Amino acid sequence: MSSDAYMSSDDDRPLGSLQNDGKANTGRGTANGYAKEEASDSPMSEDEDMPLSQVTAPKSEPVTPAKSLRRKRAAALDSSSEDDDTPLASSPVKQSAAISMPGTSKASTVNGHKAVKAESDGKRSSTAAKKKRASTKKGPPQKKLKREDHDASESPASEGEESTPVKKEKVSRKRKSKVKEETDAEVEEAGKSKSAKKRAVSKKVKDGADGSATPQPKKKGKVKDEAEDEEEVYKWWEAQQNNDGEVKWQTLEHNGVIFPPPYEPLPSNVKMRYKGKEVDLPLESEEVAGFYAAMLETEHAQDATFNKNFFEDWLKVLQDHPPRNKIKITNFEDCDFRPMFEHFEAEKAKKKALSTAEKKELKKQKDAFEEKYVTCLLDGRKEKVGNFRVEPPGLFRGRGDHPKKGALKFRVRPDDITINIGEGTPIPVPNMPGHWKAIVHDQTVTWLANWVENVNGNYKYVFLAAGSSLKGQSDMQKFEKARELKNHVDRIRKDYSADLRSKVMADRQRATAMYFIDKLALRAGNEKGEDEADTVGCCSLRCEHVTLEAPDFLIFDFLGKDSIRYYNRVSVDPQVFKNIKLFKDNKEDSDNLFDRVNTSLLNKHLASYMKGLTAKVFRTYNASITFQQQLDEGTPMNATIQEKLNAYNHANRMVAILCNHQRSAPKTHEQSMGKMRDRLRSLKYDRMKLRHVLFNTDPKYKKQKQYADDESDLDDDWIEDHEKSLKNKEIEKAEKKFAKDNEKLVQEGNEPQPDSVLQEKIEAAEAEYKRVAKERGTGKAKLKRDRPPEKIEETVQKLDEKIKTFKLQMDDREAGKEVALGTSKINYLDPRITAAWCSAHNVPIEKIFSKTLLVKFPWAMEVDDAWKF
DNA sequence: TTGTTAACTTAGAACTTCCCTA
DNA sequence: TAGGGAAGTTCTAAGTTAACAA
Repeated sequence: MSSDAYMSSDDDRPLGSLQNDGKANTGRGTANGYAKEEASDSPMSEDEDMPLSQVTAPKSEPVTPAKSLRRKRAAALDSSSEDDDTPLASSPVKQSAAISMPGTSKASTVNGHKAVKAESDGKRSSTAAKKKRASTKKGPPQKKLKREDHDASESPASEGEESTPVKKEKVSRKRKSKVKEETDAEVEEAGKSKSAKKRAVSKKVKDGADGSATPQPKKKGKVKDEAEDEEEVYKWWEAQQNNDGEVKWQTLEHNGVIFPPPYEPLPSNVKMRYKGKEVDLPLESEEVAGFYAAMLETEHAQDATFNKNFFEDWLKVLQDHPPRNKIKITNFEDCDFRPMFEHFEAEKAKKKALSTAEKKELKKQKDAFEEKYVTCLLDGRKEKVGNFRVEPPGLFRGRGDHPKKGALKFRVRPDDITINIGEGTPIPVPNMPGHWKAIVHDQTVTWLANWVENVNGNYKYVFLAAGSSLKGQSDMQKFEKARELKNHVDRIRKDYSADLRSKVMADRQRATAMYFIDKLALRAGNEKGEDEADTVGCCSLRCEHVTLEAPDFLIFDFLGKDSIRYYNRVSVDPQVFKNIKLFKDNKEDSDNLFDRVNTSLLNKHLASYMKGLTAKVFRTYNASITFQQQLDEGTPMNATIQEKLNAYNHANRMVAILCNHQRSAPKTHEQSMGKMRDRLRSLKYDRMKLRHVLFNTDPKYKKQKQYADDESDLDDDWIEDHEKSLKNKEIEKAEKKFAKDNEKLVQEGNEPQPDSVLQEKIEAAEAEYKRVAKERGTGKAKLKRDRPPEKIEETVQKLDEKIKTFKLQMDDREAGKEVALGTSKINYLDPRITAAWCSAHNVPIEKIFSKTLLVKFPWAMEVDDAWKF
C-alpha cells in the first residue's frame, strides 16, 4: 500500500492531540520536531522544523444514542424513589531465556525479557501526565445506586419506557433487517404456536472410526446417558462448512440464565460496629457492608481507592437504608466489619466441615437445579452453555490502579437482561420475579443473553462453552488465519523493514510499531479513558515507557493488560533504535511515542496484505510458530516421557515469556522447593550409601565411572543431620507401631506388650545410628542385610533414573514459578501442534491437555504425526 | 473522519478438586 | 487417611476489532 494513503491534511497533527481531551500537545514552542510530515534519520535535520501541530478544540463528551439510552436509564434509576429498592448486592520475576526470534532462524535473546509483576506503587504515569492523554473510551453510565423495581407485576408503562429505547439500541447497528424483537407477551404467544416449526439444519457426519452414521440429534426429553452423550459429539469440522460468517445458527433453544439467590440476612447477633457500637443495619445496607467484610483480609481492603469507592457507594445505600438504631455513619476509619468477617469465616468453616456425603448431596441438588441451564439446543444439537450463572452483586475488583475498584456492582435482574433465542421458541421464565428486558432473535451473534453492567457500562454476555461447536469453529478459524500469515509474513517484514527508513513520518512510525508487534508480540494497544487503569500496548506506548541504551538496546517498561508489568531490555535493529530516538525527540515523557499511529490505521494497513490480518493475528502466529520451532529443535529422541514433557513445557514456557503471561508465584513455592531439595539429597544419600557398599564389596567399583563420582551437594553436616533424622523417624515409627499393637491387643482382651519391647527397638535404632556414624567419611558402608552386588548395581541404576527425573521436575518447577503456561496453551498454541507432537513422540495427550482442554480442542485431535503449523 | 458500540477473545485471580506424602 | 499443595476449573475483568453513527 502506498504510504501516501494515510497522508491527509490532518496528518500533520500528532495523533495524540487528536484524541486528547482538548489540551493538545502544545506549549512546547515550535521545536516539536515530531509533528512534521517527513521523517529523517537524524533528529537534528533541518527538515524537522514543521508547523505547529493543529490543536483540536475542547470537546464535551459526545452523547450517542446508546450512551444516551444508558444515561436515560441511569437517570430513571436514580430518580426512583421506591422504597423496595434492593441494594445489589508481587513479587519480581526474573525470566531470562534465549529463544529464537519469531520469524528468524538465529537464536536471540530478544524475547527473553524480564517479566515483572506490577507493584502497588509500580510504574505509573503521574496524574498530570494521565490527564494529558487521550480520553476516547465511552463514558460510563451515570452512577446510580437506586433502581426502579421492574417486577412482573408492575405497570406496563415502565416496561414500555425501558424496552422502546432498548429496541433502538439493540437493532441500531448491522442487523436491522435480521433481528426481530418481541415483547414477552408476543413471544410467549408465538412460542405456543410456532414451537413445532423447527428448522433443524444440523448435519451429522459419519463417525471416522467405524464409518457408521452417527445418530440424529436427541429429541428433547430423551433419557440422559453418558455413553450416549459420548456418541453425540458432533464433528462439525468434518461437516461441510456453510458458514458465510454472518448467520451463526438456524435454531436456538435455551432456558435463560440463573440468577443468584436473594440476599440472606445475617443472624441478629452478627453486627458491624461503628465507633465501637453495634450498628443495626437494614438488609440493603447490611448486604453491601457484607461484601466488604468478606474481603477484609484480602489485599483489596488495604487499597485506598478500593476503600474510598466502596465507602462512597455504601453511603449512598445508607442514605436510603440508614441504621435502624440511628447511628450516623460518616467515617470509614470508624467502621469495624470484623464481626461480619468472622461470621463469614465461621460459615465457611462449617461448610468445609460437612461430611463427604453431605457435600455430595448438596452438589447433587445444585446440579439438579442447574441441569436445564447447562445446555441449550443449537440447530437441534445439545451444546454446553458457558456462563449461565448471572454475576452476583458485589464490589468491583478492578485490577491495578483501576479508578473504580471497590465500586458497588448491582444485582442484575431480569429486566436488565436481553435474551437472544430462536424465533418461535418458548421463552424461558426467569428464576426471580420480573420480566426480561427484551427478547431478540439475532442469528448473526452467538450470545444467549446480555446485560449492561453498572460500574463501567460494559456489556456482559452469556455465550456457549469453550467446547461448543461455535467456539470451536471460531478457534479453528483463528489458527487457520494465523497459519495463513505464513504466506504473507516475508513480504510484510520486507515492507516494514524498508518503511523503517520512510520519509513519511506516519509510515515510519507504523513500520516501527509493526516491528514491535512482530518481534516482541506486543498487543495492539488501544487508547484508554480516564476512568480505566492506565495500561498501554504498542500503539499507546508513551515516551516514558521506552528508554534508549546505546548502541542498540531498548528498555521497555510499562504496564500492559491487567496491569501486568512488561519489562524487556532488548537489542533491536539499528534503524529501529534511530527511529525511537527520533520519535522521542522533543517530546515529554507523557507524550505518545507513536503520535501518528493508532490501532485502526495499523490494522487497516495489515488488512491490505491479507484479509482479516490484524495485530492480534501476529501474536497468535508468533506464539504458535515459536512453539513449533521450539518443539522441533528441543524434543529429545529416545528420551523418557518426563524428559519429553520437560521439552514440551520448555517450549510452552518460551511462548509464555514471549507473550508476557505471568502468574503470582505460589505462596509456598520456596518452601516446596526446599522440600524437593531435601528429597533430592535424600535420594542422593541412598545412592551414596549403596556405592559405598559396593566399594566395600569389591574395590573394582571405585574405578568404574558410574560409581566413582561423589554426590556433589552432600556435605558432612547435612549427612549428619539426615542420619539423625532417619534415626528419629525410625524411633517414631517404632513408637507408633508399639502403641497401635498394644491397642489391638487390649481390644482383643490380651495383655499389652511390656515397655521393654519398645525400648529394644529404640536401642536398635540408636545402635544403627552409631554404626552408620562410624561409617561416615570412610567411603565404605555395609547394609543391615547383605545383598548380592548385582542387585545393588540394579538399585543404583534405578536411583539414577529417579534422581534424573526428579531433578527435571525441580528445574521445571523453578523455571515456571512465575510464568503462566495456561494462557498460551488455551489461547495461542495451535492445539494441532500438540496433537501431532504427542502422536509422533508417543506421549499420551492427557499428560498435556486437561479434560477441559480435550473438550475444547476435539477438532485438533485427528492430525497426523507430520502435521506442522 | 473520528469516536463509539457491540461482540467477541484473552487474562489472572479466586475457587474447587485431585493427588501425593507423611 | 488427613491435609497440604498443585492442578484444574470457574469467574469476570480487560483487552481487540469491525461496524456503525455523528
